[in-house]
Amino acid sequence: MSRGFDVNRFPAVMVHEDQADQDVAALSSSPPNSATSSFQMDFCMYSSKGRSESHNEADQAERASSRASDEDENGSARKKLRLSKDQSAFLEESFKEHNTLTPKQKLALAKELNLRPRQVEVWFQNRRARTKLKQTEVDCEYLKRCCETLTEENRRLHKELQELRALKTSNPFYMQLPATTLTMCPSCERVATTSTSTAAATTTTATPTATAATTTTTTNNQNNTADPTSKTTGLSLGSTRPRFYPFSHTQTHPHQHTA
DNA sequence: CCAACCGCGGTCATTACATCA
DNA sequence: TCTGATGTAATGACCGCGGTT
Repeated sequence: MSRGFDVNRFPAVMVHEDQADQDVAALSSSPPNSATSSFQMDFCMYSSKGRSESHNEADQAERASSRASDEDENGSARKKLRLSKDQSAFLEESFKEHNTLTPKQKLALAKELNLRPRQVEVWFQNRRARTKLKQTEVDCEYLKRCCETLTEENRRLHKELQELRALKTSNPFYMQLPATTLTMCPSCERVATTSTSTAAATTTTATPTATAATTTTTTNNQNNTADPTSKTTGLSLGSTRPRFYPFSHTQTHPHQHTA
């Protein structure tokens, strides 16, 4: 990403920095190229060292300067400074450990990286926001796929319904068979079928022999197309269909449903 | 109630990189 | 092949708002 030159090293950058930073940097006890840390050698030009160690003082000063307008004394627009790879990597590591900072951590990080505390703060804010955004996009994609699955399921069921209605009108004899109702297992929310003469549902079956099959058939919510009985049993017309949970990945069934 | 602080969402500005004529 | 214009993604910085202390 950072190619050729590091903006942070440009002397011109200093023009943008508040004068207080430069003053205290000049008084810093650590020499510019001491490189006591592997992360310090790259960005000593951009030091905010020498700030008060008091959180309140530091933060107040920070706030006073950083929350102010982005124009400096010269009235020039804000300049964007690119962090070095090392700085970014270090911040990333810190972010993995804790995605928010205490004032103490902020100051420590800023000192370690030779950045202003405000920069560290902003970096973490942006990092949180963009992480969240990314996660939202992932969730969105997932929901989109779920929606497509449900749409397909809906289309398939409509088609099945039409076929069965056509069958019903062309062969009304089967309507005299006992109606079939569905009951749902409250624990697993799968459906077991029962035959009842009192059921008012306008349920029918595709074939006379399928009636027997309906008494033991269970419906797998997510594997309807794979269910060998799903096409032939013709269950559930006029009955409550088990709810489809896109977020449920339960595939196994702990017990047998019987009529 | 007020002020200071903090996080977040939204936005802008700048930079690095890719593409293309 | 080189080069400048243009588009785009990434990212540093800021503002304003609302919640908390």
